[in-house]
Amino acid sequence: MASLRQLEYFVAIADAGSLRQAAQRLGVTQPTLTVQLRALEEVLGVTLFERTRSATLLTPGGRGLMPEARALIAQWRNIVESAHLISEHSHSTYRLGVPQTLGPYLLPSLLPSLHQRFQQLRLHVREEVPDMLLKGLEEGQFDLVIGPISTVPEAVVREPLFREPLFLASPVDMAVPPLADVGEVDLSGLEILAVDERHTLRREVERICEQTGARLNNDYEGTSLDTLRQMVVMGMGLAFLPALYVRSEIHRPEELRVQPLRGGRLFREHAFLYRRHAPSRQFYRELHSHIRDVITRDLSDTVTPLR
Amino acid sequence: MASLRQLEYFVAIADAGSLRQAAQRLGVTQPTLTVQLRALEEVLGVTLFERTRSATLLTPGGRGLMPEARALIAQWRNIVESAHLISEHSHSTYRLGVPQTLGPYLLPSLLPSLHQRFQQLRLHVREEVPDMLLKGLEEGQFDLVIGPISTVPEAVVREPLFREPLFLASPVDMAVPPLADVGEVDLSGLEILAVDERHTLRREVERICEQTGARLNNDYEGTSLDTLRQMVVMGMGLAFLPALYVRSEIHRPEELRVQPLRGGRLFREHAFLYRRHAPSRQFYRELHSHIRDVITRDLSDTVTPLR
DNA sequence: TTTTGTGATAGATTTTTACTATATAGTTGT
DNA sequence: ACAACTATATAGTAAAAATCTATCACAAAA
Repeated sequence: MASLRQLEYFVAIADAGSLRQAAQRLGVTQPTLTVQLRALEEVLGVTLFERTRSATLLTPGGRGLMPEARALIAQWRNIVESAHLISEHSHSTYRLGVPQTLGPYLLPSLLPSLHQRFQQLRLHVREEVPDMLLKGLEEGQFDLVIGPISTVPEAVVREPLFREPLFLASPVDMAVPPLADVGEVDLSGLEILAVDERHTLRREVERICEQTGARLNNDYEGTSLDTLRQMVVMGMGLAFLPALYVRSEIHRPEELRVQPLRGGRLFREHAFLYRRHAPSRQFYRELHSHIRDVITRDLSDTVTPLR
Repeated sequence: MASLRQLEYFVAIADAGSLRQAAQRLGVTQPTLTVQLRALEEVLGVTLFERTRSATLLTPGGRGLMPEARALIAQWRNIVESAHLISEHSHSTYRLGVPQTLGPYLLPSLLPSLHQRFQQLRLHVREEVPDMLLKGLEEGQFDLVIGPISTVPEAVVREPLFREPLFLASPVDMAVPPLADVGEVDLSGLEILAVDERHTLRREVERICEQTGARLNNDYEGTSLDTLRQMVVMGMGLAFLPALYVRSEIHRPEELRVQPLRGGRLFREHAFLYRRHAPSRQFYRELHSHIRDVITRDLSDTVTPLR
């Protein structure tokens, strides 16, 4: 095996045209070059220079390898350089995991501002169900997770982000009691649609159904809030939809009535997660702080920032 | 400065997902990897892995550098591989110097056969005046020289190649005595054209002129045998043209009369030159031997092979 | 709780790299 | 022709780097 240094010696000798001069430029002694050059020739199986007393000439073989040696050194310099850029933590690509019921409605509000603040930051967003989010974070498939995850193991840091209200969605042509001002609500006998049980949202809705006497419908096994909305529009039942979804342009008010429901615990809480010992944890804190600021600034009409 | 080995450790650890496993695959011990990895991280200024007790995960920064590290190692392997190809001397590019009065007429007969014999050999041909050929060879601008060079310093090997007759060229409409069978020829009063004095050919012609009483014309200062031929056709004088030129398709018999001249020393001798201590000298000998064979086989109707 | 598997650390050892001093051989200048 | 100069090569020593052995500390799994 040879070293990068030997390759640097190689090109330096070729450039200088003599071992002595090359040694001087490199700040080493000439015997060093004699020995290291021979070692490199040994590894390559090629005599790189023709040593005459008056000059040191590249052999045809050495001439052929020269450009490749230069390229390798250039590539190495390149690596060091990009490493130094990357050492500024905001200059890397982070893998962010979010649930399907949050990502499409939160991230469009978040990413532009993040990009503004951290120009060189790139987020690789992947959607996943909450359980998998936490597992993926622990196992290293994700660097960061934003989602409705309430308890985490010791090795994971959970920073509260915001509380997102849930709204009761009903068809516009269906008579539903105005619920806004009611403390404890009676929804008994009503059919409720929800996403499948891998989602935290499902569990929240289950709890609400128990409290209010509503009946949870099992006809839909899916993940898409959008599909859920369309099922409501078609009169297949009611649904609880998270505030950021409702706020998003996907929601069409003329098709759907959406009502707040102040009684009970009608919300879900999202947190910002990362591994406690991640080398970038300092940057993650910075990131979290910035995300919280953005949410406070841009979304506090819809959600409640937490800390 | 870091080493290629450290980069190999880097990718091995990433592939294995743990220092221990990587160490096993690499045939070293785990502390070696701990130490070398830290050294690399030091140089790069980037923490490459997040060391948990259960796994060793790439950090976002490490992930970013990974492809470049792989590329560098691949490039290094590539260099070693091409070096081993090049160690077969016939797989390189050699710089061949020839005089303008020989190259265009000899090489077309030589190169195809050379290419046949040494598929991977590449010759970088440059034309130069004879003095510069020898100087260029000594100084390393050429690896090989073929040309009419008779004496060389100790450091250069001169292998005789062939003797090339010179022919007297005259316009078809000019009355010139038939010279073929004459021993000592009288050309007195005739005007002779030749290439400029940097060429060996010029010196040969000067000698012939003295012997035969011809007058050397100084109107043309150039290098091109073709121009010379056209000047003869236009009746500006006679010229001595080398056999390989005459043989080549450039010559047009209907415009020019060409006569052999057996009397006197009417030829030039070409040799094959290389530096005595060139590392490829063994291959040069092989090359010379092959070239001589080709000349004997294909050109002995025109020139006399020497040895 | 014990066992297993992880990386980190310390110190000894081996290997590699570099240096000093000197040899050897062309080249240059007198 | 010969001395002075300059080039690379070599030998031996010193310094630095890489590796190994042995062990620690810690977390996860049994």
